[in-house]
Amino acid sequence: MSPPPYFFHVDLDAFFASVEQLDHPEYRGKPVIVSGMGKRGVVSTCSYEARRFGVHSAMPKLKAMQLCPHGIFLPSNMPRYYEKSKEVMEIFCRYSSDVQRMSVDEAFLDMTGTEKLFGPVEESARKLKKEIFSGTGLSVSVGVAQNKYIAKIASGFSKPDGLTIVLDKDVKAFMESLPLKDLWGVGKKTRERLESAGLKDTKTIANVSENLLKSLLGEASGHFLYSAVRGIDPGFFSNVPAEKSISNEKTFEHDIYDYDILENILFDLSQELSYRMFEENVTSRTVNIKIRYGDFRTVSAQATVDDPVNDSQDLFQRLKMLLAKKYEKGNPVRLLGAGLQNITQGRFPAQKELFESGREKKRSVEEAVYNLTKKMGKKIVTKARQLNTHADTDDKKY
DNA sequence: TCTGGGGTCCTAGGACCC
DNA sequence: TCTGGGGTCCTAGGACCC
Repeated sequence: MSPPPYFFHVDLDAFFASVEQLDHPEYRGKPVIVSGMGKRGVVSTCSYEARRFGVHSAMPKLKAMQLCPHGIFLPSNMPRYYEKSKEVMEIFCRYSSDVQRMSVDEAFLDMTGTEKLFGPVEESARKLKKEIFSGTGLSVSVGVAQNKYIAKIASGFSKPDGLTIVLDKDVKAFMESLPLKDLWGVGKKTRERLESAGLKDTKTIANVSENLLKSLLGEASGHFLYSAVRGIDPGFFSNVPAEKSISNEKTFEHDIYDYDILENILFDLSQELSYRMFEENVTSRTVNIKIRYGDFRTVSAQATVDDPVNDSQDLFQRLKMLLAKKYEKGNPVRLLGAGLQNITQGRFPAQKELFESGREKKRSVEEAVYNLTKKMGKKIVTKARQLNTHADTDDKKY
C-alpha cells in the first residue's frame, strides 16, 4: 500500500525584516519596516514589533511612518534576501526530493513516505524548523496537510514560528473554522460579493450548491470556491508553471504631464525589457503597455502581430504606438509600464528574410551589447536616447 | 492612509471563419 | 430577409497573490 500523501508548506516569518535584524543586531526587538523608496513607496515586510503599531505589508509608507514614527525604515536588499533564501531552500532539499519553491520566502515539500527517515509528521516538522533556525538564524511557520492547498492555509494559521498540522479527519472542521479572509484566493471584492449574498463564513458557503456560487462569482471562481471550502485542492500549486509574461513598470515620484518625457521613460522600459528578453532567451508576438493616471484609473493596451519582437528598437516602436493610442492628453500620469505576454522560450524560428532584411543582424548586435553590459555592469553601454532620458527624468523637473 | 512591482488567471465582447 | 451555432484568436479590464 502506498503511504498517504502529506505536504509541508513552509513560510519564512517576516522574511526581509528578519534578515535585516539578523544582519544588524541593533535592530533586534525593534520595529523594522522594509519598504519601497520614495514617498510613494509601500511596505513590503515589517517585523512583528512593527505590526504591533498596526503596520502591515502593502500599506503606504507614509501611513506606516505616521503609525510608527520611531520605526527603522529600510530599503530592500534583494541580493541579500536571495542569499538567505538559498540557504533555507538547501535545507528543504535535505528533507524532500520534491521541493517546490513558490517565491523567495516560501516552498512546498512533498513529505509523502518520509516517516522512516525523519519520524512521524510532527517530529519531522519540528526537526526541520530547528535545523533552519540553527543553520540560518531564521524562523519559519509550517503547515502540514494531505494536500498543498490546506498546507498553505495551515502555515498562515499560527505565526510566527508556528506549526499547524491538519489531520485528514479534521479537514472539515478546520476549513469551517476559517475566517473568509484566510481562504487563499478569496480577496476583498469576492468577500464583499459573498457577504452581500448572505454568505459570510466558510461554513455557510460549504452548505450551498456549486451552481449558486457560480452564478455569484462566475464559472471558474464558483468552482474554485466550492472545492476550496471543502479542503479539496483546487490545483493552484500543482506544478511549477512556465513563465508566461514579463513586465517592467515605474511609479513616478510626481505625476507626469509631458508626453515627450513619457516617451523617454517608455524607451528606458523597453531597454530593460529587451535585456530580460535576451537574458531569459524568450520572445513574444504580444506586447502591452499600462498607464495609471493620477486618479489611479488604470488602462492598458496590447497588440499582437505575426512576427515576434526582434530587438529593442522593434519593441520600442510597438510600445510607442500603443502609448500614442492610449494616452489621454492633459491627464497626469503616475505609472507607466510595458510588458511582453504569451512569451515563448528560445529564439524564434529563423526565417530567410530575417537575414535579408538585417533583422537577425540587429538582434545579434544587441545580444552582444547585452553581454557586454552584463559583464561591465549596467549604464556602461548606454544609448544616446537614454542619456537624454536620465537628464530629463531627474527629480523635480516634472 | 492614498495606494510598489512583479506576476497569474478569468471574463466579456468583438472579429472572423465555417 | 434576417439570422444559427460553434470555434478560435484577440483585447481590455478586473481580481488576486507575494
